[in-house]
Amino acid sequence: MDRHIGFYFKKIFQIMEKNMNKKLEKIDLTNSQASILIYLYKNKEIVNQRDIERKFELTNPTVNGILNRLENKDFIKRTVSLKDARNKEIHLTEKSISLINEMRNEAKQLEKELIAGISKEELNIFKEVLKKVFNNLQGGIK
Amino acid sequence: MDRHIGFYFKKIFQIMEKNMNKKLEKIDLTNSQASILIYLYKNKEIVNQRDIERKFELTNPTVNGILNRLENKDFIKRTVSLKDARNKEIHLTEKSISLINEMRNEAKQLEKELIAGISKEELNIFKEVLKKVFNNLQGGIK
DNA sequence: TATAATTATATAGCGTGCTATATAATTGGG
DNA sequence: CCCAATTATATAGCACGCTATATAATTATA
Repeated sequence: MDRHIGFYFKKIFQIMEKNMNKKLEKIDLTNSQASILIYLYKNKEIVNQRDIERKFELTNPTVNGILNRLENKDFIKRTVSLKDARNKEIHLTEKSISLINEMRNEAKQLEKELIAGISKEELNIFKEVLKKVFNNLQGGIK
Repeated sequence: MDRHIGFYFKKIFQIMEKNMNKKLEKIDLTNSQASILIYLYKNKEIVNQRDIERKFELTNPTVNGILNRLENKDFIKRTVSLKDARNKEIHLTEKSISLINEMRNEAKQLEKELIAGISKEELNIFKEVLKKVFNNLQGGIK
C-alpha cells in the first residue's frame, strides 16, 4: 500500500462509475440517471425533485440537470402538482419501466465484482470501517 | 448499513473532495491541482505531462485542463523540451513552492480526520480490502 | 530516404458535481 | 390582508472527469 487512502477512494469511485456507465451505455443511460430511475420505480409515493435531492444528497442544480437529460430522452415526465404548484412530480415513462430490470441487474453485477474474493469476516470489518469513515466526514460538515 | 457499498464510495469520495477543496480555497487551489503540485515538488526528475497522466492514471485532456488552470494562475510554467520537442516540461513557480507546505499539511490533516477512531487492526484489514476492491476493478479493465 | 506508425500535446464537446443567484408559489406574522 | 420568509425549481458558470479527434514531432520500416 504505497498510496494514501484518499487516492484509493477516488480511483475506486471513478473506475466503478466508468464501468457502470459502460454497462448502461447500450440503453442510453448513465449511472446517475439509472440510480434515479430505479429509485422512482421502487417508490410507491409520488416523488418530486426535492425528494431526489434528499435521497441522493445532491444539490438542486445537479438533480435538475440529470432530470433534464432524462426528460429529453423520454425516460421521465414532469408534471406540476395540483396540490402545490411549486412541486413538479416526476413520473417514469413506459420506455424506462421496460428497462428497469436491466438496470438493476447491471448494478447487482457490479456490486458482486467489487467484492469478489473477499471473505465474510473481511467484508464485515470493511463495511464497519466504511461507515465510520463516512461518519467522520459527515460529522465534519453537519 | 442500509446502502450499497458503491453509494458509500461515491459519497466518501465526494465529501473528501469537497472538504479538501474548502481547505485549499484560501490559496486559490483545488485538490486535483494541489496533488499535481506536490508531485512536481517531490519529483527530482524533469516531469512532462505524460508523466503526470501515468502517475495519477488520468487521461491527457484531464491533465491538460488542470495544467492550463495552474499555468493561468502562475503556479507552473511549461517549456518545450530541447531533447524532444513533443515534450513540455512542467516547472513549479516560486509562488507554488512557497505554498507546498500548506498543501501537504492540509492533505495530512484530512487523512487523519478520515481514519479517526479506527483501530490499527481494523485499519489494516480495511486497507487490504480496499486494495482488493481496487484490483478487482482494475482487473476488469486491463 | 520517404512514408507509416507512434508519441505527446491540444481542442471540442459532454455528464456530473458544485456555488451563487433568480423566479414563482406558498406560508406566516403583523 | 399584505408583506416577508420560506420552499421548490431553474439558470449561469465553473472544475474535473471522460471520449473522439487533430496536430506536430519522432521513430521505425519499406
